[in-house]
Amino acid sequence: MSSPCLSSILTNANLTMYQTGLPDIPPQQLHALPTIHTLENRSHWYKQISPHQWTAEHVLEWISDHVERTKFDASTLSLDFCSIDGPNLCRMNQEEMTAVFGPQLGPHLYQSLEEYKTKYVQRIKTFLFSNVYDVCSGGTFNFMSSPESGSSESDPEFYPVSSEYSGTLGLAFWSYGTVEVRHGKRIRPRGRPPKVNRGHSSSIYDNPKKNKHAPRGTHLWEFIRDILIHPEKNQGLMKWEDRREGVFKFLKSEAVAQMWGQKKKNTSMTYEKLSRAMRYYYKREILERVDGRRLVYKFGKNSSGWKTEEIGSGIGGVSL
DNA sequence: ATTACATTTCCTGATT
DNA sequence: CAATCAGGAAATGTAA
Repeated sequence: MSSPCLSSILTNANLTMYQTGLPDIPPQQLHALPTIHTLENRSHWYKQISPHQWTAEHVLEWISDHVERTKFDASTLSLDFCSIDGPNLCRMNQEEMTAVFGPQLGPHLYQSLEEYKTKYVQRIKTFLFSNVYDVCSGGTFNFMSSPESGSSESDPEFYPVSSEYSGTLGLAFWSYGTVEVRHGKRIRPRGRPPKVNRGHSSSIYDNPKKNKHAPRGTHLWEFIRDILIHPEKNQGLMKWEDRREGVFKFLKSEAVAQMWGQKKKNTSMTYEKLSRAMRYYYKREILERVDGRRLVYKFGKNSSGWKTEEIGSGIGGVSL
């Protein structure tokens, strides 16, 4: 019945916390974070906690949720999965998942589980971001990138924004799996740090070498670009007007809009709305204006990944 | 909690 | 006339 301490929660989320001279955050201060002990009586509450904490019953509830939603015929399932609990479930890879749940439901469940894991990590991030500072008696902290980078605060290569923002920046490094909490002297500026001077000074956000796993391109212009450069997946939706210059045209505008909507889980997407987003790209020079020609656009200097050379040499696109 | 960013939504008016 | 293009303004969702 003991409440989990912060480090155990981080462990559940596959995160590690390095501490320098700080006590762990008292368990009673962690009430804002739902745990297995606080949500027992709600239905579907498994959604609130880490899949690593699910019991066999919660796994069952999760599965039946999916069976219901996908109208899958559950009678064809073997009953092997009845005894799988959270930790074991999380240990399964896609193949094992498919072996147990079949080729239709398996991959579905696998993807769903990944989403729940990610969601939980996000939840912890948000929790810590809003609570850690207050929890430890008025102290302020800086989240640092890694234990070994001693004076990283003064390293402009590493920290592209003012050091006041090191707290927030450090959180960005959570994707690397580690975070260090240590005493800081400054007041944390509130809110998201503004985007810094793009251009010559390098940044973890725009340097693909340092930003090892940059977030996968989810932007509209990248979506459009990917349709264009994958003719096999492109069922006559778009075509190049001038491959070299990056001029392209929508052939089935509404169909593309529907696909975009599908990607963003938005069934009401239309070309009308998609095109408004496209027009916003002119100012940012991701697209260039092509006037007089309906449904025709042109990639601008702030877009990338569409030139034949770029594709060949495997250079990743810069996401803005 | 608070902010930045990238759309999304809606709309009025102009063109094709 | 229908489909697009142009942007302004405000709303939204998500991530930092």
